Amino acid sequence: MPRIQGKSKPASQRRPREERIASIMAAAEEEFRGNGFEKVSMARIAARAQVVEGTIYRFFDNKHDLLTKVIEAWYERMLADYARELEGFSGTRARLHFMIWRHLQTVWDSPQMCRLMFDQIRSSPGYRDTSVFSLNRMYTRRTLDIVAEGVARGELREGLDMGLVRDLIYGCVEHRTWAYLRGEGEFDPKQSADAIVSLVLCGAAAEVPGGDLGSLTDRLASATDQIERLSREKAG
Amino acid sequence: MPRIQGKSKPASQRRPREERIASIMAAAEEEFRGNGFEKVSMARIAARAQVVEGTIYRFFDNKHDLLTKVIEAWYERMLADYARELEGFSGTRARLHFMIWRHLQTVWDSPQMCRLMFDQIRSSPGYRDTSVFSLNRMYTRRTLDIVAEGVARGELREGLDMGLVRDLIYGCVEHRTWAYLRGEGEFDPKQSADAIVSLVLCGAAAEVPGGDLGSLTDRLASATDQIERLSREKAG
DNA sequence: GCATTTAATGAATGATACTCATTAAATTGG
DNA sequence: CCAATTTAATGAGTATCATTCATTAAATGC
Repeated sequence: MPRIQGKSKPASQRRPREERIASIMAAAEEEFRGNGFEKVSMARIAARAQVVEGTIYRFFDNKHDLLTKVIEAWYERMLADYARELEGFSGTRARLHFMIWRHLQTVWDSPQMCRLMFDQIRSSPGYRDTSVFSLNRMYTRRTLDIVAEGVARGELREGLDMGLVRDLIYGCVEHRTWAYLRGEGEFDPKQSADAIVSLVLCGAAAEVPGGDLGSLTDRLASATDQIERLSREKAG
Repeated sequence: MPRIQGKSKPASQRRPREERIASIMAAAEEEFRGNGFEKVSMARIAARAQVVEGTIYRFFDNKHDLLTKVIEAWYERMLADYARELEGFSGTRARLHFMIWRHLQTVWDSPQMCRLMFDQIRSSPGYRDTSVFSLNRMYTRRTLDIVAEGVARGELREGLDMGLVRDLIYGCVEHRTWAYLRGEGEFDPKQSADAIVSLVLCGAAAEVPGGDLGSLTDRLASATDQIERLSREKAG
């Protein structure tokens, strides 16, 4: 069908590209933050950014792409300092604790953004191509580096399935923050981090820190045997 | 505006209520299973059920309600036998293993249904009013009963935060099945269940599983006494 | 067998993501 | 500095759906 178009108004003014993108993303972030993904219409975002709907599509492929870019920007801003902050901690437990606490604290600070990320970004088909994905990989890689280092130092058990340890930690974190993310509960980042580290470590840590309880038990048993024999000999 | 309606065809035939609901739900399940929530239109479901769109709304409030009822039915069918199957296992470890394995196996058997449940049902506002929610509560309650029993028997550490143990187990399970659910990886339910139980238990279990650290301590104390006596006698 | 209730119909409605012909502002190049 | 060309912005469409409702006939009650 032929498309008969009416008159179109002039392109009133032309703001610089970067400024325009920034204002669209700012408007989108505010809207998405406050109302979630589905409830927000492109018309609202356009109105808030003082732009017409069509203009958004010049810079973003579609609504989901817009959200993805918004979340990416937020995530990059946030993760920027993590690596440096981590430097301040030494020891497997302290470093693991920091990673877990930092994660929990982020959820606590920005539940709406995290929810968008969990519900909309992370389970979308193109997720693996987003920068959020690679940032997340970096982040969990860092966690597993700490675990590997712990193993090397003898603080953690050998032969740990790294993938499973990652699933254990971040799965636990996610479930712990579940209710809070949905406005149905609270949690304390510090307290939760303590508890999670303890629970995970007692699984991951070698039974007796720095040692092998198995062989120790063997030595102790044999030593005791000898002492008892000596004692009996003395008495006998 | 007044609504001027054209002619409407007769209500050709009237199938029994239950049969009609069943055919709608069956059609919806097939469609949702194969195409996810958003991609499926009510028109397609109606066509497959040999019903007109409006008819669906006589039995279901809206598209999401239809999905919820479909998932509820599936979930009820599935969980029906769990309690009985669990009876076959005794011992904390074996029973926990069964619960985790059963969960993993379900995901493995019906990834599409699980995905719908995770993405669409579990994070919807009305989730707490669904029967899926109460069934899930029952299910995790059962898991925590096993943990509590383990504590009572002295097999698991005292003072465990039950909520955290639940988050640890089910969070880990969910993350482990993440890729598989999205068609991006595999996992072995049995193997994963073994690994998860081990990792979780070594955290939750008393330091030496089943072993008698107590009697070892007793022997050590008495041996020390003897050493000291020997030492004194030798010196004296 | 007539009157009333209830189920089924399918055509409207409204919301909304996304497109595109039109127009004017920038930019280029002579 | 001005004409030709490129590019951005516009807003009126279009397409797709979930959802509604006046209409009609089948059941049911009397």
